[in-house]
Order: sequence, then structure tokens, then C-alpha cells
Amino acid sequence: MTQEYLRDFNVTGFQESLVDWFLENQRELPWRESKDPYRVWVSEIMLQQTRVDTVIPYYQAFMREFPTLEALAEAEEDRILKAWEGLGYYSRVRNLQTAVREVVEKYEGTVPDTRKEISSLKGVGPYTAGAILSIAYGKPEPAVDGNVMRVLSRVFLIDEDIAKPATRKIFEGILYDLVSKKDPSSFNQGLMELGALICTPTSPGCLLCPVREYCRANEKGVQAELPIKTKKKKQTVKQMAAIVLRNEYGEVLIEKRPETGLLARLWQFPNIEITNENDQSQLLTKFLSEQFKVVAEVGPDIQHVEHVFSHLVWNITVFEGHIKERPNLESETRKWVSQSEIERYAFPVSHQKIIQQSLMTRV
DNA sequence: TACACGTGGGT
DNA sequence: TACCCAAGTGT
Repeated sequence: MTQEYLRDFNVTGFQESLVDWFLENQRELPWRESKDPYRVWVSEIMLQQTRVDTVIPYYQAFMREFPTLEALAEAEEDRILKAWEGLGYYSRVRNLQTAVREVVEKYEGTVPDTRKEISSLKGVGPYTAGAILSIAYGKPEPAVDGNVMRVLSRVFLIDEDIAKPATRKIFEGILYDLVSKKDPSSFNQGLMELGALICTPTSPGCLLCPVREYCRANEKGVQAELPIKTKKKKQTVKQMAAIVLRNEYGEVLIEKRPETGLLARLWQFPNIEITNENDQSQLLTKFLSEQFKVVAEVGPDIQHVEHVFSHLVWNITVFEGHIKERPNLESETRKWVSQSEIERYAFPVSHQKIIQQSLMTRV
């Protein structure tokens, strides 16, 4: 199967052209200043499904706050979630900490250098394993991400659906033979860099491509038709009502989201899902009474926030409310916080917008 | 296997 | 506007 794609293919020529191009044209990025496995690891986790420009400032701040594997292992969860706030896919950072702790305990603080061991770490899948092994340890391992599938789909004229999990194995199979044994790091990064800068999803820059002479899609003029990727299903929409509830000290009520699932363990303003056209302020009053044991005066709605996720949409109507007393919540998951304290907690972007409008109006 | 899991930017 | 996309993984 693999050798079928590589028949009559100039492997050495492709490797050299790609690596030479990468060494000459690679972007200067903060995580390229060091081959420290921990730093490479953090960057790879952040870069999952996330743009380079978005990651850069997060990476720099994260490495300042958690410079070593041990520092991250010892950090409190609220600190790492705050460092990840706004990046999305928050299980990434919780899994990263779980994995880092395992490296400290089981591997004496040294990131393992075999695919079997590194893949057993939480949050390290086939791509990340290959990326760390090749970039940090110089091992000739495949690292198949979206860029690589796009580039190789074109180079080898592969019309399998890259949205299907099984398709990744085809590319891994090719890469075991194709990856440079001389400079696996530059080869793998070069493939991704090429996908990011030249071999882009729409209007690829074939005239500038260092490997166009090896590209079968370019030869046939069908590069715009590849890769094949089926569409994902449509998002569902949820109507929500949230409340900024103040006590007589000017503090606001926040709660911690559930341990698992969407936005797990981030903080939020109390909210409910609205299923029909009921009186939302009345439902909120009832909700606060039953769940928080507080008698609230719920005012009019003050804001509407749309939160678009990859798989669903929240339409949030935000209400304002007051209570006369200050009930003791005595809970780790429900707190009264002042305006200055609230900055220490990590919120979903939709609730950050609520904070900005309701609590930081004098910005 | 298919779907859950975030967010912001590009066209 | 409404998609689509971006250095994927867990279940």
C-alpha cells in the first residue's frame, strides 16, 4: 500500500528540497528557540487546533509562569486554567498537568523518548508523540496533522477523506518511509510549515513551492481539488439566562462548572437553560432560591451574549439582580467575589464579556 | 467510528 | 452571513 504511493517517487530529492527550504524559510517562533522536550511539549499542546498567532502570547506567558515541568506539576488547577483562559479546549491543560505529574513521578522528570511511553501520557496522541519525538529527540517518527494530510494528499494524489480517523494511518505509513532520517525535526516541521505558508487550503502558492516538481496534484493541475474533506454537522442552539447577582457589599456570585464536559472546572455566573417562552427573570428567581437558597430581586435583562462553540451555540440573556443579605455559601464551588478578586478566576469567553460589560464598565 | 471539546480569524 | 479552518485527543 505505502510502497504503492512511493513507487517512482524521488524520496531523497523530496527530503532535501523540503529540509533545505525549511532551514532557509522557517518563521522565528518562541518555541523554536530551544529543544527542551518540556517546551516543545507545551507548544505542541497549545498548537492543537489553534493558530500560531493565537498561541504565541499564551506560550510566552505560560513559560514565564511555569518554566519547568516541576513548576507545572506543582501548580494549582485554577492557576493553569487561568493561564489557558481564552485558548479553548481546556482539557488540554488539565491533561497536560496530569501527564507532567506522571513524568515527574514515573520518569524522574525526564520526558520519555519512546513512542510507546510518550503516547501513554494523557493528552499525547499520535501527532503530538511524533512531534515531540522528532523535534526534541531527533527521532524519525511520523507526525501527521492537518497540514501534513493536506500537503501529502496533494503530493501523492490521495483522495481519501481526511475527516475520517482511519485516513491518518495512510499518511503515517507513507511517512515512516518518507521522513528524513538525517533531520527528522526539520522534515516534520518543514511539512507543517509548508502547509501553513505555501500549500494552504485555498489558493496554494505552487509557484513558490520547493517541492512542486515532486507534486502529482500540481503536475495534473488538481491541487485545488485536494484534500477531500467531508463537512461536519450543524451546530445546535441553546437559549440561556444568566445572572450577575450582587450582594450588599458589591460582591458578585460565581460558581464553578462541573468536573467534566464542556468548559469543565471553569467559573461562570449562575445560569439556566431556557426551553420555552417562560418568564426568564421569574425562572432565575426560582433557580436562585432552590439551588443557592437566596431570595433575589431579579432586574431587567442588561445584555445579550452569543457564544459560538465548535459544536453548539449559546444565546445568553444576562440579567442583573440584588440580594439584601450575604448568605454564607461555605462551598469550594460557589463564591462571592469582589471586582478585584474576579480576575483570578478563569471564565469562558462569553462570561468574560459579561464581566467586561457589567463589572468593568469604566475601562 | 463519530462526536464532544473552544476560540478567533479568514473568505 | 455562514461557513471553514488551525501544529488533535478522549471517549
